[in-house]
Amino acid sequence: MMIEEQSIDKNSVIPIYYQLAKLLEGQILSGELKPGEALPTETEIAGLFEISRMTVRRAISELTSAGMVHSQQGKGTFVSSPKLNNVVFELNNFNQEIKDFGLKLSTNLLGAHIVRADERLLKIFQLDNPNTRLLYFRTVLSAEDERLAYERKYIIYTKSKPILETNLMDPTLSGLVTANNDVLPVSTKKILQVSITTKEEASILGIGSNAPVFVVEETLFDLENKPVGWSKSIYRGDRYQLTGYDGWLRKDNHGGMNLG
Amino acid sequence: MMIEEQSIDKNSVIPIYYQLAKLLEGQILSGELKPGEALPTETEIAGLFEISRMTVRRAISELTSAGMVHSQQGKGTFVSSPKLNNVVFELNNFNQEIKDFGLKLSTNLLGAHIVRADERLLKIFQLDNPNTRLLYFRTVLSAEDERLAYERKYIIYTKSKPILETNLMDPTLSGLVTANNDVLPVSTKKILQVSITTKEEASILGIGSNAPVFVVEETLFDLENKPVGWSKSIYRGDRYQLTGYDGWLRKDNHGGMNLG
DNA sequence: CAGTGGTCTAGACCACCAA
DNA sequence: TGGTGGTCTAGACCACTGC
Repeated sequence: MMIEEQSIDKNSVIPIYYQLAKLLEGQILSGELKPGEALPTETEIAGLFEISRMTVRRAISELTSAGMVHSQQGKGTFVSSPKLNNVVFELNNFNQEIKDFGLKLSTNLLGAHIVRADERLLKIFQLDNPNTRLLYFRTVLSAEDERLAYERKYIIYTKSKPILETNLMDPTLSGLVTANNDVLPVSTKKILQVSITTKEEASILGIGSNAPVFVVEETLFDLENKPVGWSKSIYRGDRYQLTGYDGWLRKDNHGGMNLG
Repeated sequence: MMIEEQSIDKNSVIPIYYQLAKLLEGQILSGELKPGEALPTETEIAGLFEISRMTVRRAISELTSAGMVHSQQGKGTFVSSPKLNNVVFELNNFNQEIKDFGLKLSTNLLGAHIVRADERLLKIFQLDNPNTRLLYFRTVLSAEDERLAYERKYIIYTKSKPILETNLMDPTLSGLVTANNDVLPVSTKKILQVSITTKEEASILGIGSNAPVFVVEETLFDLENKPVGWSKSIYRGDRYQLTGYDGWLRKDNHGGMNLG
């Protein structure tokens, strides 16, 4: 595994560890270093480039984070096999890509009410008192006058903070909670399912009944891990898709979306 | 921002940087350190615990990776606001969770053929030669005799490697490619959509027509970023769901699935 | 046992920021 | 200008691996 020594400039503004990481990454991506093969030892690399071993370790840790190599104490550092089975989908590509595409995204408030928690909501919010009151929002998300999503959101009602008109336009559940509550949501759980529209949902979205949609249930939690917000949203299946990548990714891999 | 000095044991087998990271994480999760607040400077922390600044930096880098703090050169290190808008869904939870649940997962080969690339496939594989031949596999995934998913996979055909019976049972596209090809798939792209079953799909899965399903299109790429495999799979909407988390997560947050 | 990666130190110099 | 985080060094000792 020859490594061209020229490629590192100690006086560059680019950190040495970064240069070295990119150099090693290049060796792997070009096939010079194949999965399963060992990198030179940290001491060897340090000697080759006349740099400190700590700097070498910093470079290797970059590659480890990227999943391209893995180290084993007492044995060495080895090129990993690309993992292709853990593709992750980022849900927020959705609206972000629509904005990036230059389309105007608007939120339409269908209604905001104070409701008493029914059995389902008591369970979701892990509450005992059936008199607990919740704020209930119904909104429709549109791009260029085309309705794309229908969202139903519940948050715990506290009188301490008044509800401001501007808050209601915040399309995110966490935005609503922080605006109308003193608690800080610190974690969230989302469940993604598929379904078909009911008559009511179809009419709200202006599409046909039994049309395929994404269903996203979100639960927001505070520092004590107690639910402080819950929402159920549906996204039109003919307008939304999730894209995900995995493996040894080049930067130019991404891009592109379908707005149909 | 008081930090109890007792909590670090320099002689413990647990690394100092890890102890310190957990200590700071505890301060943040308990609310002692709130979003926006500054941590003590690295030199201060090093002095407090009489440890090296590099060790402090290692601890902080752990928290930075976890998204709990962020550093600004020349200013300091600050507690971040939890990011709740980038939930990621891991697709492979699917079959993994079914296995974890103790159910037997089986793959049924409906057919394996050599086909000539049509226009759609030529475009997908970025090929010019219309005589290019591809291997085409159709499989059904079942758990405990219930059919869950229907997969159609195409890989580039090379005579060099014979197709073995055992290879055909490998349910993953990358498994098929590596088994029947000399190229190494290094990256993958997946597109997740929703749809409803056609008559043919419904009959293969043993469910009704127009039932909601996940549609996953996967493209595998080699080192030169050329497509070497492509598949289109459908997953029953009443049996599959994706779960994702974001924010400041405690380990005990996860778990649980719906196999209906 | 020798060789590997994992941790840690006590310095150093730098780029950046705010006053 | 003084204080911050960012980088880098030249050591040290350790735990683990395989012979």
